[in-house]
Amino acid sequence: MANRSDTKTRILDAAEKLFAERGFSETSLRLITSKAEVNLASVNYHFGSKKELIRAVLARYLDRFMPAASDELVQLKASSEPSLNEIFSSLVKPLLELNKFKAEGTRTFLQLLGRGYIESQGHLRWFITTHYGTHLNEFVKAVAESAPHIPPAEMFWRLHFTLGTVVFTMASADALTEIAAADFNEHNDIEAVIRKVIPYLAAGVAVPVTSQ
Amino acid sequence: MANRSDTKTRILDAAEKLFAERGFSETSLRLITSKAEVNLASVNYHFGSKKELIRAVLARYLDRFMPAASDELVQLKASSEPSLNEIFSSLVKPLLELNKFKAEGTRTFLQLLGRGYIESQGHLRWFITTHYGTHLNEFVKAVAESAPHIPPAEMFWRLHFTLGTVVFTMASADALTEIAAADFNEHNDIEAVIRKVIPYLAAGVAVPVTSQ
DNA sequence: GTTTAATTTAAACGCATGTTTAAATCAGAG
DNA sequence: CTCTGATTTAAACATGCGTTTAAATTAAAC
Repeated sequence: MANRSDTKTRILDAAEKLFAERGFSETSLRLITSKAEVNLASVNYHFGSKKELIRAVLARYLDRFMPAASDELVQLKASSEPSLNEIFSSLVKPLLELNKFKAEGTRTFLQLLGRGYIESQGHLRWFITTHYGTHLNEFVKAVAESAPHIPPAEMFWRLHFTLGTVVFTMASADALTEIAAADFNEHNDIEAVIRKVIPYLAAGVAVPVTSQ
Repeated sequence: MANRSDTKTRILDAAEKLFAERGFSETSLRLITSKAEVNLASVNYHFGSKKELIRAVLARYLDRFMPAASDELVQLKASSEPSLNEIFSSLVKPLLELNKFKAEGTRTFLQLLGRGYIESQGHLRWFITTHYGTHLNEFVKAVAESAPHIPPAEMFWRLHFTLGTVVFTMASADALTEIAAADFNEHNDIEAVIRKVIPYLAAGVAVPVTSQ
């Protein structure tokens, strides 16, 4: 194949689709390069290793999403004391903006995040927290302030429950939307799923702590 | 190594621990057989294949848990119209009973379920639904009856959100309890985590559907 | 004790993986 | 055109995987 300056992009595009669909370790470099119509060795030439390719795929989305999400949050807090629903909902626009960057960008990004948290051998978790930890902390702080009746330790657990919901839902979003279409004739796109999950999460995070 | 009639059990014990910790496809038969101190080929001799070993590992827990959970549910519905909280709470006793069968049995079982749910290449989903589908349907039906204001399609999604929460929480329960102990001086066992998550789940599942 | 079936063992098979190599090809500068 | 550095290419490498094989060993029946 002739020299082509977009080899890196072709690899990233093919990789992100396959990673989102089947997970990282279940996707071989040979499958990626055959879909991208590039040579097998070009992955190692351009990215060094499979791990670095995974990070590059995620970074392409995180570099767009994280600053946008932070901006939305700043804007939201400037005008009012936002509710939990508003805080979660402030993520919707930055998420949907990813569809302008790439077709199915929102779904791909969320699925990649889910795969990353589930499969994480540590290198991804480290990569995300060291590169985007500041943005994450801002978000956690805003959530805590919006539900002051929840003690910090309880909030810690509930935010991780929330993370679990999001991650699992997105990792299996394709299968679930298929089942929903077959069983209930409900045809959901990724935005519909996002808008379904937000009230569920907000209710759980804010529910009063029972002593019992 | 001498002939030993408990080879099957040694394999199951080693396999369930490793499967729960690292997932199915990330756990090789060579790792299992070395931890179990049995010959590599004995897995194929006793179980036929890796897939059948996975099913056998899960069946050992499901055969205990599912009937017990069904019994609890029948008992609960006999005396009253149970609330969502009561229905979820009815699972606690069957779950904790698994600790009598094996040390850390509850945690292992929940982690295995989580791994099976994400990694599922179909054979596990098929195995669970064909062998334990009746029990699952009873539970789903009870949940739906306790929240009649939630349409079936919405309930489908919320139950999967719930599954995601449980599965992710249990998969990372070790790390989370450690962090909670360090940051908040909270010392939780698996039962404490289960009792924290139930109100969160019940609130999310039952929250009224907003039209917006 | 001998025979028979079940089990364990070491070795190999076939295949897929990520990575590396060295030659071939390309694009741009002089 | 010629040279140079970047890129692409085909091939091989080393490793790990699930599985199979055939011989060795064990336990039980007679």
